[in-house]
Amino acid sequence: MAYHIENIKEIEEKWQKIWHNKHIFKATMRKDKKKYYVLEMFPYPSGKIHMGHVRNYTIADVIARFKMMQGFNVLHPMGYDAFGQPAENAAIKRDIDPAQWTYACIEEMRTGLKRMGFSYDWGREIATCGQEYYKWNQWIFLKMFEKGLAYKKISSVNWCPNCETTLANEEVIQGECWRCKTTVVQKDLDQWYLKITHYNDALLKDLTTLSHWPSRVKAMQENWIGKSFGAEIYFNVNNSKDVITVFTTRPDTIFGATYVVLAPEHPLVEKLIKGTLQEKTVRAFVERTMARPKSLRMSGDLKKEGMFSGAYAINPVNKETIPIWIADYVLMDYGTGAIMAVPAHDQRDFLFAKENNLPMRIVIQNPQTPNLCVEDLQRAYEDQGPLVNSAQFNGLPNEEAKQKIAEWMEQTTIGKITTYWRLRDWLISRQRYWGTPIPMIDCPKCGTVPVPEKDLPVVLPQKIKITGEGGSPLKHCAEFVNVNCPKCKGKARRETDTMATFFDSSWYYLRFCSPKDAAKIFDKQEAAYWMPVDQYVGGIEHAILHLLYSRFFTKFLKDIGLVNVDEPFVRLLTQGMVLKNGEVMSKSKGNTVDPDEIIEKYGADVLRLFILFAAPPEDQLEWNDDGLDGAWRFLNRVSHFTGEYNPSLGEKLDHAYQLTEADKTIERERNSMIKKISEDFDNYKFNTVVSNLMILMNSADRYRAVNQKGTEKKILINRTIQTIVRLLSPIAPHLAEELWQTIGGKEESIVRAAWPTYEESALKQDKILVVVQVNGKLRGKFDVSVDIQEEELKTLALNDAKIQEFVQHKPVKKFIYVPGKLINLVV
RNA sequence: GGGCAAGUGGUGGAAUGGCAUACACGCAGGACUUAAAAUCCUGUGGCCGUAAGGCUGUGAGGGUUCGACUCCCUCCUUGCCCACCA
Repeated sequence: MAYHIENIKEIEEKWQKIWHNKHIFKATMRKDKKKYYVLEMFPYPSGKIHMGHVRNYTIADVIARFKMMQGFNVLHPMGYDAFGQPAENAAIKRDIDPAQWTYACIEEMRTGLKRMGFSYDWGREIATCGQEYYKWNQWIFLKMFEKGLAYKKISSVNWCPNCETTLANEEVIQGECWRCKTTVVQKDLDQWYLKITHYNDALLKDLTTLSHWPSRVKAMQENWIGKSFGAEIYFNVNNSKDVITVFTTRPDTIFGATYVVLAPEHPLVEKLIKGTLQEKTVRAFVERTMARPKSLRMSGDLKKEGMFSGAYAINPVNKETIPIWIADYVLMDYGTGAIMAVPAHDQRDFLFAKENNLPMRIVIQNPQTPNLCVEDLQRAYEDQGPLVNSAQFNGLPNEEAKQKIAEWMEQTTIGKITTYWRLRDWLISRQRYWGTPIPMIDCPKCGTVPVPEKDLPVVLPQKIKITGEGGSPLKHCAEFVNVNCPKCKGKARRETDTMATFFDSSWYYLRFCSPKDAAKIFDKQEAAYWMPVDQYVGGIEHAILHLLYSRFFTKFLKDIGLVNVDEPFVRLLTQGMVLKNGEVMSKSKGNTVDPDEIIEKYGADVLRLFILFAAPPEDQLEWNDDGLDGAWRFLNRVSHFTGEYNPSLGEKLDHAYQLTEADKTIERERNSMIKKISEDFDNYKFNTVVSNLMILMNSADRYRAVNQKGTEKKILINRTIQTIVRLLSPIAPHLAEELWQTIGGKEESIVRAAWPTYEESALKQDKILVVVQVNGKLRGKFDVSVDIQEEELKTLALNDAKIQEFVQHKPVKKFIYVPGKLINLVV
């Protein structure tokens, strides 16, 4: 059937229906077949799908269909990450139920996905906001609580006093609440944490096993986990029994420590300033600093502010009395919340010391400019060099001194070699409605009591008034809050915070293995068969949080015996963004292109083909309407060419038939393209898959135009058509199905047809093109027999008039011969 | 400040040590048509030349090599991520 603008919709809808009715993509565990699990990061259902989704899911779909045709048992599921703030915001703004809003969005999204013809096993669709899903969030939470990996801690968070809710760092705009513009403050709240730091080492170490992950994602995770080697050093407070423990990665500079700095939140601060002259001013400074939102305080090149505490400490290596300062540039949540300041060798300390007239001492000499003195320093010297002013360590290269001094401090008990991690435990409490209720009960007698497993799920109540004010909406829902304590049966209150939505997405890939299981979180056998995910496809924006949390959950679930893999995702592909006019497509910029409109005009296959052709999957993609026409033209050419198929002839040649030159050429190109294209599919180079298909199509057209007639030619055209249609099918599946059927494909779907194979013998050429260079410059080309000898070729080249012109009787110093490719005469 | 990625025609891009610009878009010319659309054919990096042809050319500079878009060094630009991390 011809592929015309009038019937694209008809063809695409027809095949989508057939795929659905015949359960073409239904995945079942089969021990006799090799499995392949393809997964894309499931979407947040905000309404229509956008181009970013289209690109992400098209890439994954091509991989899934390619693997299916190669005979793998493919699992390719889809679902919705359906809890989260946008639903709540919609509820506040438009006074509709978040559940109703979310399910309407899911409906819209599903329609969009189906129109793209993706090969999902729709029987496995999940939505995280359904209680049959979030019940298992609660179950995991209880398991973690049991193992001591979920715990409650008071911590300081961004708080909007007007909205009475916590705010994520991203919701604080220049120190103000993004919604009501009230100044945001820091507030101590009792919050639930997950002890991801329990897996510090494993999360870091196992990154090295992920050889099919992009190195930048691994680098980002490594950075985020942030392991640093160094030492803890104990500074006694002068005239006191208190000790300040500092952490440093530069124990080699300890002799240059001229003051100590504490974070304003440091527990010793209050004790140190008590009764001093500056008590009041320092306390005011501390309170002022702590009231500032963390995001603001941590932002870059803010001027460092600090004050002298009035107290002194003793540098343990030289017994010097040095002042203790309190400054905002020291953070309580890294290291010990206290530092030794070495202004001569740390730029931040240098600036702070200059500002506050604090002493400096050089302890590392610059080998380029020896005899450097403090007065000459324009900035801190942070490079390598030998130690000076460092007692018995003088002269030692500082890199070596790091270890030596740390060991010496450990021996003399003034310090300890330690490792610090940047990774913090994960705060999951949210004072929000649209999320999974944390299954805990606060009992005045028994304390914090977990909800018994048999009482799960703790159902999120429906029809709650959400105003965006007055704190957590669940707090005002009496029938939810009031509960009997599971232990003492007395009156108690439920936890009203819900879980951060990253919790939901940290294990959904496991639920996909047996999504309908009502009795268990997932079936162990199914998970053992399908896991790990062989190919994960998604955006780079999840490089850290989502991927790290998922790795954490997998490790935990392995520890409790539910899965048998250490890592959830074997391969990771991060697709590039879709740009228009050089900018990321976004609603706020108003430069979006609606996939629906493109499908309406050209069909899904054209959209799929264009998006794959326009750029390699990992690169940014510049949207170009004209490119669509090119994709459209190509599919039309394939479609028209298929009209040449002659069903009465098949594909087998009479073996008595002698192939002509033209016959050999088309056969060689067909076979070599099967090879090339299959390799490109394997390496996810879909843009060159498309261009190679175009080249094969061009060759086929040229072959057909050659003035040569007969059955044999038609048979070879039949072969070529069969090949093109199958190679094209992962990319343009609707058209391929339609064409496959018209050319006599017997399978119920082309995904059941075998992937084309090639014959090595057909790739051989009789004649090859050899390039001739003189001194590395291209001077000629020879069409020669494939088995020409080196000497023969040399003579041929030297006798060529044009080559002689460049050689000009100069002696040939060197003769380079690359068999089958090139010769280079060096004169 | 640290880390990572990238830089090739008018445009998207191809080539990972061996013919730079495949494939496509765009543009120009032509065929078909009363005309248009569609389709098909031809041309298309820059400079010199009527032409044959020559020179030059992959962000800049240097190096390795018979030969470099590709490998090494220095620098520039852009993008992304992290960051008062001790």
